[in-house]
Amino acid sequence: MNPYTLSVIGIIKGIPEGCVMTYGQIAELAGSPGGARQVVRILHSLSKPYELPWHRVVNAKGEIVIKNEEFRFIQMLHLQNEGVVCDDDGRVDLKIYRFIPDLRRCRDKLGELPAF
DNA sequence: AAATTGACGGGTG
DNA sequence: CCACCCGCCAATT
Repeated sequence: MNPYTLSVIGIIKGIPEGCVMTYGQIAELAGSPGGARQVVRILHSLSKPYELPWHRVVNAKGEIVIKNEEFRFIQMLHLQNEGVVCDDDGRVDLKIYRFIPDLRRCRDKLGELPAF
């Protein structure tokens, strides 16, 4: 497995309860700005085996964009359960809930990360 | 080998 | 707010 994928996994696992991160944010942190689509793919294929908190990942506008109705519902439920308020359209307020990790600590944990 | 496909993002009008 | 376009990139066709 390539290091980028591992970074993404590590970052996602590091999103605390009650917080969310965006696809782009994760990609950038993992060293691939613009690579949001890889995050999509990883989330889609590795959520189960790595027990990723996939429900804490939303798009840049703070929307739950999952297509499958059932999973959409589950994601909202998970978020509500950990205190993240989302409206009827499945949107959360990024100003409140966005997780902004401490980069220094991330480097210790994940190795090389892009300079800011 | 070339085209398609995503739970995306940013810019523009 | 919406529609549209273009960049992104690995896995799958």
